[in-house]
Amino acid sequence: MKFQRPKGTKDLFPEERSIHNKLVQIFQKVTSRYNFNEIETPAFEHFDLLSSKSGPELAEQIFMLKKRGDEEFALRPEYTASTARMFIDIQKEAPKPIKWSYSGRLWRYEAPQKGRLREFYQLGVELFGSKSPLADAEVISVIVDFFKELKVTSKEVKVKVNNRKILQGILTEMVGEKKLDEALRLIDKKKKLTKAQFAADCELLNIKEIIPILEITKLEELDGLNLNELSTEGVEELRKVLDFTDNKFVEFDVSIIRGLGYYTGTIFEAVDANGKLRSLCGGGRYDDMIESFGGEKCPATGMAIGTETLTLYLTELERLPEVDTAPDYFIAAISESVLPAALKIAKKLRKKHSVEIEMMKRSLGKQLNYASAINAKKAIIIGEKDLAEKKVTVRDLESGKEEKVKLDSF
RNA sequence: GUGGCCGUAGUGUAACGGUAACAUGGAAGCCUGUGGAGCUUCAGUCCCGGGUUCAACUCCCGGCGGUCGCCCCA
Repeated sequence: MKFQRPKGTKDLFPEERSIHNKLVQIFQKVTSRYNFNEIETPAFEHFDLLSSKSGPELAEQIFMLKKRGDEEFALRPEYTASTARMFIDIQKEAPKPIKWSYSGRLWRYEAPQKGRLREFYQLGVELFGSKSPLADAEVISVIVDFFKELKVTSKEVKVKVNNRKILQGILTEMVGEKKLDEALRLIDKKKKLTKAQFAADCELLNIKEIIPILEITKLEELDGLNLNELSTEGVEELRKVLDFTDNKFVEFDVSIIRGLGYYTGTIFEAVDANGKLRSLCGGGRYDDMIESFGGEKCPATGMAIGTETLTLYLTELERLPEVDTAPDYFIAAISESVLPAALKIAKKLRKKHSVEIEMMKRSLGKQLNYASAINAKKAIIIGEKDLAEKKVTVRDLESGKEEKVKLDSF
């Protein structure tokens, strides 16, 4: 019986896992500079927690666990709900703001496609307690610094920022609150439609005045419009976010909507310059969630980076972090009688180095062949003749140069 | 949820309505203390189920999986 990997999952072999670890490590380095402290949440939660902030369509995509008694559990499809739950536990006594980071696996029951799996990995941060645009800017700066640390340039990746309030204000004036979601959904789809189709759909919804507004690329151009209070507030917040972040990487994009989720103000996503891949990360402000989860009203902002698309893009850019899974030493034992001596040397070397020892009883030729196949840097050849003189041979596997080394020098 | 394409040793490929081969990788020998080459040997394959047929890896249907889209994307 041969088993197949479950749909939408991925096995990581040492090289891939090692690259992944490096990405996580770099992320942790960046977040700790901003004093985001790492947390972890359960991989599964009560279904109600995970589904409460989403519509029926998203609830469909939650991985359910088999029902136990009356309790319904599901695998987390994101971190935000869990961290919000966690935050509420300590909300009263904790000094604000609270800044947390995380990295871990998430699950969504969806059809896999490029950059999207059923089990995937996200790196993220959440910031609770500050309503200042500075908080959003700090979250965005983590993204920018992370890309810089990966040697990705502002020509290759952009963080596109918008503020929910701007379009919300404008569209509410045009169509009222009832049709707001529908209008936002259409604008979110704009890139996938032709100009004519989009214009026709706008006509249907009675929002064709929005078309020229969506062409705007500079924040100042919005100032000329006669905006309502909500929109003006959004513009002011956005202006500050842009002021506080790296203007090479971060730019205003009025068409960024980010679904119809829980976002209330600043929203952003990082995209590859060609726009070929799905977004590299996303986030924004969600000032209503804590209260709706039973906490006291509290502003919050955060973001998450998916490693799948990131890895695809870094591969394309040939900018994957370098990793080395090869051992420093391979210990070749010519006969079984030298194994005790071989193990002694291995034990000493392993205090500082990665060491592999022969365990296949192969001929010396085969052993060296293997050592070079796994890219070992040096081989230590242990045989009875040398051992009688308390020596071993150390061979540099790249140059082929050898020297006799005394046993007690290890 | 849905559409297109795809599914043969670990990997990459080939052939064929009569149960499969080549390359590479693996183990081993030539070579009982010196690798990356060569030669030789060994192990290893038709995704699963049903149908058609004397006979199915091959044709048909379904499933599973891969891949790229659509819906959606917290």
